[in-house]
Amino acid sequence: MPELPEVERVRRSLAHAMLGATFERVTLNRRDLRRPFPAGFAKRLRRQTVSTLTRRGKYLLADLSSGDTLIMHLGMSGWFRVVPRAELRARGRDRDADLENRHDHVIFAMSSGQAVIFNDPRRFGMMDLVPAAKLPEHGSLGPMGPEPLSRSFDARALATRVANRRVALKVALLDQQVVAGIGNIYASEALHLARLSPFREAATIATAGGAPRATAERLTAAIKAVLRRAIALKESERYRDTRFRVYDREGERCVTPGCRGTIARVTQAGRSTFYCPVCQR
DNA sequence: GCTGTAACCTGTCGGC
DNA sequence: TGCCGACAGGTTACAG
Repeated sequence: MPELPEVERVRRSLAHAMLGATFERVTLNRRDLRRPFPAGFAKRLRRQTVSTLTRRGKYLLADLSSGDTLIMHLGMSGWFRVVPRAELRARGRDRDADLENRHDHVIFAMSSGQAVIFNDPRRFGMMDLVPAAKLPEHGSLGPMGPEPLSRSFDARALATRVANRRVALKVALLDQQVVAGIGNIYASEALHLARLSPFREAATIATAGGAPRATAERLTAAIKAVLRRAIALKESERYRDTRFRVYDREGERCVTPGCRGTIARVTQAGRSTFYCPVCQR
């Protein structure tokens, strides 16, 4: 499930194929993903050069020579792979490959000699193309909260955004307008590292005036720590070793030093929350 | 305005 | 072995 660390890894893996390269051919194998592709999507991309490839929350953003920005979201099951264009042509004649790749919805043939392929079985992903100047008005990107690994994200920023929010803290962390890029896994992980209950009212980490309490400091530090660790693991190709603190560990012993609790699982806002009932308060 | 819920979608897994 | 239902989760629309 792509959250910020996974999207960041995808961004880095696409850079060598896309950065400074031109879209020579764009193939859409269907008319929509979660939403229809914008009108003239393939035509508007053709012959455009990618000047920057950045990430905002869980979104990938490619700035183009036309002044447009290509917005890409992986949704639940989306991923990109990069293959040499020659290999793509060979596989195009292979029936087994057709079956295997039946969820390849978008193919970018780049001037770098690479083909960038978007595969998304559940089709919760999306792509959009908007003028860069209109990004602040974009429905999803505009109101998005701060980048959790940026300097602008600190305890005060977090406290300000959850002040007056009566929802559970875990649910608030999933709100991309509170902090960008956190999903179900890292919300549980950060709360466990900060030893904060996922059920506590979000506003309790701030004073009535919106100033941060010590709990906001702990949570901010924990969010940064779990995300940095995940990015480092993926970067070092040790991501298969990723062992979450609580996620998907129901019934196992809590890893907090000195805690004898057992990881529990509940449903909040339709999502699984994993936590330790003993050390998370 | 805020909150909770359902829907979108398909691969996987457990139960029968 | 094969079928069926439950479940996973990011985002959005809608209802309360």
